[in-house]
Amino acid sequence: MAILSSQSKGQSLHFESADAVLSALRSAGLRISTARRMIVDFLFEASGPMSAQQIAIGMDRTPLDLASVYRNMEKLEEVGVVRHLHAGHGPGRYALNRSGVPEYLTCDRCGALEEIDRRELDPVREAVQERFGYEVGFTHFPMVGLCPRCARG
Amino acid sequence: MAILSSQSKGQSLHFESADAVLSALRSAGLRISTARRMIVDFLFEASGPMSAQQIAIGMDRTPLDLASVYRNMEKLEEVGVVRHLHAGHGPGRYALNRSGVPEYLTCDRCGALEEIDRRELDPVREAVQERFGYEVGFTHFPMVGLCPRCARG
DNA sequence: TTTTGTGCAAATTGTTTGCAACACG
DNA sequence: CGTGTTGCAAACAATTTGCACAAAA
Repeated sequence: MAILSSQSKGQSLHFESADAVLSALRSAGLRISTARRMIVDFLFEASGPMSAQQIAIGMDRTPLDLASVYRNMEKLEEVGVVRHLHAGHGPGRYALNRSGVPEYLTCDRCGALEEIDRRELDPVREAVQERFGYEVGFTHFPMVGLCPRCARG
Repeated sequence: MAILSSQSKGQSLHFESADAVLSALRSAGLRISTARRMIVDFLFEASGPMSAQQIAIGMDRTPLDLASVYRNMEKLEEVGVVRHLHAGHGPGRYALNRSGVPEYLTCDRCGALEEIDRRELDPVREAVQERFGYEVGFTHFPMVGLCPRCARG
């Protein structure tokens, strides 16, 4: 169970290219399979966090087996290259772990996922901490609500 | 294991007795089956929101079938008697719908669920609304984090 | 007796695991 | 070549659905 404050193993990860990620994997002792390479490429070009399903069918040739996707995500996450989150209903979504720890807001109706600079939510985090003693974060479980557009329609 | 660390005694209940709930069901056109009666009784005595599994095995005699639990919850929710929430990982949890709309904080490690007066989180809601335009709430998807105890140990 | 509700089995979705074949290093 | 990886099938957990039978009203 991934805990919010446990990004301990992440050295400051700032990957500018798929190759940079791959060499990070190599030096972490993981092999560079073609599946792995394609996953990293895909995540690099992805518009945001992606479900295992989306990753599986996002490959160039034949879809990757879902089991392989999940196993790869687990490995990549252990190594600190990938991160996942649960945005409301629906499947988990995986993303490359770029510099900084983004937090999110998500829309329960349309599934929109808005990335937010961690500092923007510091006041919220601190207010909750002081008032209730809970250490909350919005990286692994974003706040859920209605996005501006859905709030009207 | 889920601990409700907040009391709700001062708050007026929408329903003050199982009988009140049952007559509400009756006037909504639902029949009062023994299963339904037992579910309502169980939820009335429950310490907090309960999973379908917990409800199923919480019956006096033989456990209720899970399908029946889910179908009942759906009906009861349609009628406004029940509400459910998703607290981090794990199954949904169902509770009687009392007056006022409680919000929650939940611990990702121990599963604790802390009920919070809606007003306490108004500042958070408003800050997010003003800054991002999102209308967030913590009733259906509580904020997730570490409770004070888990934050240390 | 009409209609709703129930148990049981099976389907669905998201995710994990066992295992033999395969391929990176 | 040896071990990490893969695909496939099966197992799981949470939830939903189809159906014949039981039971409220």
